[in-house]
Order: sequence, then structure tokens, then C-alpha cells
Amino acid sequence: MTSKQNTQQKILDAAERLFADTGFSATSLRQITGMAEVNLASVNYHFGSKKELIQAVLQRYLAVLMPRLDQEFSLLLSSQKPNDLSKVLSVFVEPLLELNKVQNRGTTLFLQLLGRGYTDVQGHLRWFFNHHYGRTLDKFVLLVQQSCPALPASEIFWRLHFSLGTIVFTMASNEALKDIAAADFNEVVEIDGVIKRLIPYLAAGIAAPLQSD
Amino acid sequence: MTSKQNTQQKILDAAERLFADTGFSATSLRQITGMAEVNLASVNYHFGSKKELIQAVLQRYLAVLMPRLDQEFSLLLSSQKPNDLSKVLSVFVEPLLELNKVQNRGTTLFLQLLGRGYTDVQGHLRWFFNHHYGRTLDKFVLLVQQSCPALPASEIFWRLHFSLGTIVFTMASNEALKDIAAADFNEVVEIDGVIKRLIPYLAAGIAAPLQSD
DNA sequence: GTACATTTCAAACAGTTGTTTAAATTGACT
DNA sequence: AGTCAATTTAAACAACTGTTTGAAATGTAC
Repeated sequence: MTSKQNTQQKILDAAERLFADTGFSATSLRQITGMAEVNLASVNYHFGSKKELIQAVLQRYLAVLMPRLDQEFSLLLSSQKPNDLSKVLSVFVEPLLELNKVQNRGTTLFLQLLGRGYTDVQGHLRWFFNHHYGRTLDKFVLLVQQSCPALPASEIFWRLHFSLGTIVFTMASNEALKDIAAADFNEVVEIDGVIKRLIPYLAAGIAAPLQSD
Repeated sequence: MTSKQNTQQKILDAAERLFADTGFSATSLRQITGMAEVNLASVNYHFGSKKELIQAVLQRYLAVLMPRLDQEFSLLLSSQKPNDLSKVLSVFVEPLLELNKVQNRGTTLFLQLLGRGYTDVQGHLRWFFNHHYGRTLDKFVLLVQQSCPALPASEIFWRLHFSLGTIVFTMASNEALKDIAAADFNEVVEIDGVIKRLIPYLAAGIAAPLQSD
């Protein structure tokens, strides 16, 4: 009983670390089981397949994060007047930082995994997201639309995907960017620093005035 | 003589298409030579290795684009007063669209390849870029700094990388986004439409006011 | 046509991948 | 202790990867 839990957990811990560092398809099951110090076959025994292991790794965080976000969105939606866009975006900060309770460096790991999920196995994560958390995402889109009444829905669609790209790419190359910032500007930036730098950038981009032509 | 040129070109054409669609590491040499209708060994014969083939595919576009951009940057730098940020960013539009002369759908293909290069083989493209075109990039950064005198250099560093993420991610998932836009908003958007939508978003994000705290 | 270099080709190479198998081990309960 | 299920293990599987080889074919120049 306790050994089963241990093996599963050891696999998840090693997998998320390697997945975040080098991507899903570039990480082999032998690397994972090697780092976790378990037998190769135990991945298939406990999770079925590599694909299902990837889902399990993501779910460990999504199961905590998404209900939390849903709750925050509902709260904001219940207020009568439209909310400031920066305020809407800031709602992500705390739930994301609380992922550090799930796991050591959980926030960073999850955001890197998110980046990998979108750039590695193209399309799958997008489908998975819409399918499992479509309701929650709809609430967020509604909040943004209320904050930017001047923007047509299609423009908001594009700009939210631009923003997703910013987040996902920044987090996937998080380590490289931190290193460059440290070398070129003597800056030590942690994950919450990056998140707080992102908010004004994203808010300004999403709310940008429409082009004239 | 003409057959050699033909084989090399057929390989490059098939490779760039497959690389753009499914990424570098996910594309096998057998897929490429199959689509190009050439022998498997001819890739190694003409290009040496898969890695060198990837570089050759990128170089076909970079060799045209980067000198063109360098020239535009120098022109803008020679004007005495600082340029509007949107104007600086708009400088990319024409040179990018001219890649359609290099190849059918060249602009789209190149931008997708750029996205793949940054998300697929992590870090390599960044190094390659800085090494070969560092001078040109420095000119661009200088232009942005002149446009945004209120922003410290480190902040511009982060925001330019945020912007790179937006571009790279948007272009890598270009097809998916086009499909969704078509389905949800009855929109038909071509590559130049996406580029022109990007400019105001990026300009507003980069020039966003600094957070107070 | 003969000689020579360039290019193509089928085949094999050595390595990796995710997954499966069947036997061995461990655990829990009577 | 004995029974049965849950788990671990080493080994093998088939499929795939990029690359190399040496012979066949093709092109070029005298």
C-alpha cells in the first residue's frame, strides 16, 4: 500500500522535473524511471502509458489551480461594475503562487509544464483544456470582455492568444531568461517577479487601442 | 549538375514544410525524403547531417531577411529624433512579407520555423541568432530604447522577450488559431492580417507604464 | 568509347524508443 | 503457515531513429 503510493509519487516527481526541463517528447521513460529509481515497467503498470503519465503530471496541478481560479472568476463576475483589466489579470497571481504548496517550486514547474504542453504536443493540451475547463475559461473571457467594452470579441480572442503565447514562451524558457538577466543586468528574478512583470505588459497589450486602418 | 540542384532543392522544400508543420525533432529524415521523392541517404550526402539541414532551411530565409532588416534599422537610427514605437515595429512588416518572393507562402513558413526553432531545440536558435546577427539585433534594441526613454534597459529586455514569445507562439500555432477564428468568428485571416494585428498589441505592451510597487 | 568524378540507391548499422511478458517478490488477511 | 492479489523485476519485443557503406548509375570531358 505505502510502497505503491511511493512508486507513483516518485515517478510523478521525476517526470514533472524532466518534462519541465527538456519537454515531453524529449524525455524518455528510461530517464524518468532512472531518476525515480524504479523499474522501467512500473510507469506502464501504474499509469498505463506515457501519454497518461503526462496527463497525470498536469492534473496534479490543474486539479488544484482551476477550481481556485473558477472561484475567483465567479467572485469578480458577481460585482456589478466592470473590473479593471489589471485587476482581472492579477487574480491569477495568488492561485499560481499557491501551487508551491502542492510541491517544492510547484509554481515554476507547473508554468514550465504548461509551456511545454502547448509547444511540444501541439494541439492536445488546447483541446484538453477546453474540454475539461471550458466553463472556467468562458468566465475569464467574459471578465476580459467586460473590462474592454470597446473591443470586438474576435479582437479579444486574438489578443488573449497573443497573451497565452507570451506566458507560455516566457515560462518555457524561464531558466534561460533568468540566466541572461542575471548576466547582463545583475538581476535576480524569481518566478513571482516574472509574473508581476508580466501583468502590466499583458494588460496594456490586451487593452491596446484598435488600429485605424 | 541540374539534378544535384534539384535534389537539394526538393529536400529543402519538403523539409521546411514538414519542419514548420510538426517541428524539427518530430520530423524524420524518412518523412522528408519520402515527400521529396529522393533517396534517404541524399540528405547526409548533400547536407551532412539533420542538424545542418535544419540550419540550411533557416538560412534560406535569414540570408534574405536579416540584411534587409539591418538596412531598415540603420535608416531609422540615422534620423535624429526618436521614432514612434509602432513605426519601429512596423519596419518588420515589409521585409517579412517579401519572403513570399523567396518561396510560396514563404512568410508563413519562415515564421512557423522561427517558432519551432525557439520551442523545439531549446536555446540553440537563440545562440545562433545572437552569434550571427547580434549586430543587427543590437540596432533594433537601441531603436526601442530610444522610443521608450522612460524604461530601464532591463525592463526593455524582459518586454522584448515577452514580445518574442507572443510572435513565436502565435506563429507556431498559426494554423490552429486561423481555424478557430474561422469557426468562431467567421473570420478569414491571412498571415499579413495576423502581423498587423500584432503590432498594436506589442507596441502597447512594450511601452506599458511601469508598475508602481 | 574510355576514363573519371559526381550522384543515386538499397541495404545494413547501431542506437533509441514505448510497451509487453512472465516469473519473482512483496503485502495483507485468514 | 498458507492463500491470494498487488507489485516489482529483468528480459525481450517490434518499431523507429540518424548515419554509413559499397556498389550501381549518371554525367562530363577527352
